[in-house]
Amino acid sequence: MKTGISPFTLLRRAPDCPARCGILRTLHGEVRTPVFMPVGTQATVKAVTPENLEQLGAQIILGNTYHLFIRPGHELIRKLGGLHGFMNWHRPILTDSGGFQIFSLKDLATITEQGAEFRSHLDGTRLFLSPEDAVQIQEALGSDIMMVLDTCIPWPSGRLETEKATAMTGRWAARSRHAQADSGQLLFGIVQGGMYRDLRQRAAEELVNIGFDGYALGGLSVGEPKELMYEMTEATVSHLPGEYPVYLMGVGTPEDLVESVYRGVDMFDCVMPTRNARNGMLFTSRGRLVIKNSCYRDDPKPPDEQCSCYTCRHYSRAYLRHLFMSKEILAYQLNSIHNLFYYCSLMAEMRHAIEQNCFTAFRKNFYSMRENVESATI
RNA sequence: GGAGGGGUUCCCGAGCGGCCAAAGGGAACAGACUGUAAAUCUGUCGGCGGAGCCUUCGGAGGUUCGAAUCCUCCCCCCUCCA
Repeated sequence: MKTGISPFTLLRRAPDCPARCGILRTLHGEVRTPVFMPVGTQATVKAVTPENLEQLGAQIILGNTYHLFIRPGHELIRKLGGLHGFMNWHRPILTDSGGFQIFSLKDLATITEQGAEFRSHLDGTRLFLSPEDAVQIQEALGSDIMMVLDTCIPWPSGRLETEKATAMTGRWAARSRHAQADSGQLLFGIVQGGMYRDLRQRAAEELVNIGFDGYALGGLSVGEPKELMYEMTEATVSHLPGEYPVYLMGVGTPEDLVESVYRGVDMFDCVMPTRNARNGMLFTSRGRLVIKNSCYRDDPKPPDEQCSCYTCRHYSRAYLRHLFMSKEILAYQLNSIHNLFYYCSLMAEMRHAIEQNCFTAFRKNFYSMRENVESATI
């Protein structure tokens, strides 16, 4: 929305760190932050139904501009009720712009000032995505939060290269804001700047000058050491206006979420809970559990004895291992439900801790739960 | 009874004198996975701490400097004919 009014209401700030909780208002309702957004690239969070998502506590999910643009096409989705009607999800949706695909499909993409030219990863068709196109496609998709098209810089990258790419992302951001119609959809800018604190700062200031409904941190968790990622997060957040939501894109592990909330981030998305679920790895309050490992062959315990998700309430590790080893479809569904529940619950716990002014204690406890356990004896 | 084909490392299956501890699958075991080209990818996969050595290609002999590969006999399996 081009109103200049923040869609975000800050409810509480931690007394001893930048952690905070709040409410983000969108066309499809409010989102309590800090929040984790399951990734549903192709108008589906892989292996789970929208009903599953509601039950496990997902407040908002992602969709992807590039993928939905090439298949089935944004005009088709517009006709069939927008993304919400098309996929039967009636809570908020954030759509990524395709910027990450410029990065992950770099061998198929060519970047110019005008935009990104792709050869479709499906059939090689040449297609073009400009910042304006990305906004218009997301308007057709009807997402609640749109992301500007950006260029994600790999790690490591030299300063000059980073500076150039970041400057162009800034110009693309201005064009995106300008291209936006008055639909009520929110538009977030994306701070790049690689691993250079001053470039991050400059990028943040440029975006704030343009004025967005929220600010995202892009180009992190691209292979750099964790400490560097946390340092860049800190450095960037400190230059963003506190009354707007802050979104750390593509992150991360449960530890990353805790560390980033601790540093003032409000929103996250990551394929990790869903992808790793499909690859036989479950997140638990005591650490990671690789359900395909032979030690769970006859283990009657649920994946996480502390967890109250549908999977943990009904199924044993032995059964889940059997399903996974047999490549049964249900394995992917039950594992995904568990991991997403774990992520969403972790965020709920963090919100609660911030509201109760005890986030620092929460963070300490989060780690002590893990330190007490050897992965083999989870 | 006659004619032909075959028995290979957990399974399927290639190899048909040296480059073979033996291709390639599968299974199994382990690892990776961070804005999803991902129900994907990588590694290990006879034994012994390694260079190396030892045991292995239905069984027993033999030929050869050298055999999973050639010869003899034996044991199983399959197809066709009677």
